[in-house]
Amino acid sequence: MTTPEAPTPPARVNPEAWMQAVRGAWRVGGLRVTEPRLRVLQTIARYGAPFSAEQLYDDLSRDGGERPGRATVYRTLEHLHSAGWLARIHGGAGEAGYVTSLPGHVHHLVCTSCGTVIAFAGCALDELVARLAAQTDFAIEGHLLQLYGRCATCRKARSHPCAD
Amino acid sequence: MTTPEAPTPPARVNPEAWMQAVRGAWRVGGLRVTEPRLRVLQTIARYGAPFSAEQLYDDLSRDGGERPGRATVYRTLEHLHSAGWLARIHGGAGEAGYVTSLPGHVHHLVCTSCGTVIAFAGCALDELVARLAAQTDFAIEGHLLQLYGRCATCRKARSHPCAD
DNA sequence: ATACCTGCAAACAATTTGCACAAAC
DNA sequence: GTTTGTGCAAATTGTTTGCAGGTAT
Repeated sequence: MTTPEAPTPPARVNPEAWMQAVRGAWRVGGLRVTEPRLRVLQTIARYGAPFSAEQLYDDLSRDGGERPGRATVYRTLEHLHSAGWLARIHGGAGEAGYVTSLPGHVHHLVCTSCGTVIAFAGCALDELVARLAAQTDFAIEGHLLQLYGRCATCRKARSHPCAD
Repeated sequence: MTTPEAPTPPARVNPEAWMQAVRGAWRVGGLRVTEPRLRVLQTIARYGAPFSAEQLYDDLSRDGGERPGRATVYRTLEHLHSAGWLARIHGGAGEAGYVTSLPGHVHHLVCTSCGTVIAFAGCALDELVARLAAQTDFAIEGHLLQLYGRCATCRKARSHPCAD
């Protein structure tokens, strides 16, 4: 009981599954599944590291075909983020950026070298929260937790990033 | 041993002590203690909640006397932040902002109602880190942890913030 | 005296908005 | 056919930079 089991094992988000899940959520939520939005989704799904809105917009230009306008890109990011399909990473490798995520209480472990992100649940902060609540008389309601380190691949290759 | 003791108890940063400490650090570090910088320091010390660069610049105008230029404000913030005298808060009450802090490994508990910030050490993440390292083969080197909740004052006054 | 610091104003970067037109249900 | 989404371009907002002159040590 000192080491709670994680409900799901730490893992990268599967891009294909993620896209399907988002499309499903859009349908159910009454959001229209349009070409521009799908393009955004597809380009996001290809990232292996945190990305910025700016970068996404630029990359969409390069992916051939018509690229969605800035407004659409920003608005789609907004949807995805507020619904929990994207999480924000602060510090670490991607100094600040979005990563694909799944709705719910999840945290992220980021490789500071290549930007690979592993999602995990089970943050085991209960004792800390209880102690702080007692010491400070706060009613603690939430938290932000992100871990940084170097993934196996990046550690083996002394300094060659493993992401492309 | 299941509940490690915090090296120092959770507490607000004392504005006076903070200002003195920063001045000392500036001296020792060879940074000049100038009027504009002192004004910035003083205005920051008065905040009881996370603040933004923008807000600081505006407030400096109102504090009477000559206010430092934008460049000075931003450059001073940069110094203070990189030396650990300011920490960044993400999410919670101050959607994003700086708070006075002390150099070293510290985390923050933020009141989502009034923005009061409590600093604490002893994040008790060792077990979690060990588990994740084993499961993911990452070498985990650092983390970001911030907690959000409502302070005693804000909880008592159903919805009246306790900060001014 | 001589670094270092400051203010200004312009450059830059990032994000938001209004609105006419187009597409989805 | 109505509602929702899109693209554009301009407006905002936030931050950085170059440089001539000023100031702390």
